Amino acid sequence: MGAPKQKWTSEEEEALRRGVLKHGAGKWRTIQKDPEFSPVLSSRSNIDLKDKWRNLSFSASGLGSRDKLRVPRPKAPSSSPSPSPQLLLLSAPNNVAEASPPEDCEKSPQDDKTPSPNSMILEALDELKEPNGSEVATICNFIEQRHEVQPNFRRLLCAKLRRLIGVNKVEKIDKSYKLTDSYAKRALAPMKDPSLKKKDSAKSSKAAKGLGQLSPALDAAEAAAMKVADAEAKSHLANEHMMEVERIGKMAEETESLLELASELYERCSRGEALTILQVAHREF
DNA sequence: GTAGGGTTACTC
DNA sequence: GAGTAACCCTAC
Repeated sequence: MGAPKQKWTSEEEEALRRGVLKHGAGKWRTIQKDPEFSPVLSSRSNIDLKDKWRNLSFSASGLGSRDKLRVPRPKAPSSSPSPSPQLLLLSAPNNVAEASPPEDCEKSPQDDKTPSPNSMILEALDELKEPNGSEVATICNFIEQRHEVQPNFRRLLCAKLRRLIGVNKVEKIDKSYKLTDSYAKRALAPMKDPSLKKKDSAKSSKAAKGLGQLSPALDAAEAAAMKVADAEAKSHLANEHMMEVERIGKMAEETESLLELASELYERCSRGEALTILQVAHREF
C-alpha cells in the first residue's frame, strides 16, 4: 500500500450523511459531485463514500465494522439481490444481508472438501447446541477438528460471527454464540432433513439449497418491507418538517411586515395624523 | 457506477 | 493478538 490511510474527518462524515439524506445511499457519485458536498468530499472517491457509509452503517448497528474473511475469493459470482441501499440509510443493516450470496447459503459440509467458513460455523453451532451458546474457542476447536482451516482462522471466526449476528443467523450471549431460534428452525431444517440428504443428485442438492434459502429470503423480504415502510414514514416526517419550516418562515415574514405597518401607524399617529380603518386596511397612507 | 468480498494498516 | 477503518479488487 502506497499512500498512508486518510482518516475521515467529522466534516467529511457529516457531508456524507447529508449527502445520503439528500440523494439517498447508493448515489455515491452524485453525492460526491454535488456542489454542496464536493468541497468537503473532493479528496474522496465515490468508492470511498460507499466504503465509509458501509462502515458507518455497521457501527450504527452496534456491530462494529463488517467482517473480513480471509478466504480465497470464490469464483462463483455473488449474484444475490443487492439490498436496497436505503435500508442501510435509516437503520442498522441487520437484515440487509439476509438474502445473502451463495457463499452464505448453508450447503451440507459433505458437499465439498472445504465448506465455506459460514457453513462450518453454522454447522458447529448447530451441533454443539449449547443452550447458552458456545464460546469462540469451543467453536474454533470444533471446526478445527472437522476441517482443515487456515492458521488465522480464529480471528476470522470472530469477524465472521459478527457478520452472522448482523444477518440474524447467530446471536451473542455474553461471550458465547448460538444460532438464533428462527434461523435454527428455518434454515437448518432442510439441511438436516434426511430425505433431502439422500438425494445426492445435483438437482436435489440445488433444491435443498433453494429450500434453505427460501425462509431467510422471506424473512429478508419481510424485514425489507418494514425498513422501507420505516424509511417512508421518516421521509414523510421530514417532508412535514420541511413544510413546517416553510410555514414558520412565512409567518415570520408576515409578522415582520405587520411590525413595519405598526411602526408606520405609530409614527403617523404620533404626528397627529388621522387615518381611517379603510386606509389602514389597504395601506393607503 | 455500485455492491460486496478481500487486504492491509492502525489502534488498543 | 484482536478489532476496526480505510483501501483494493472484481463482478455485475
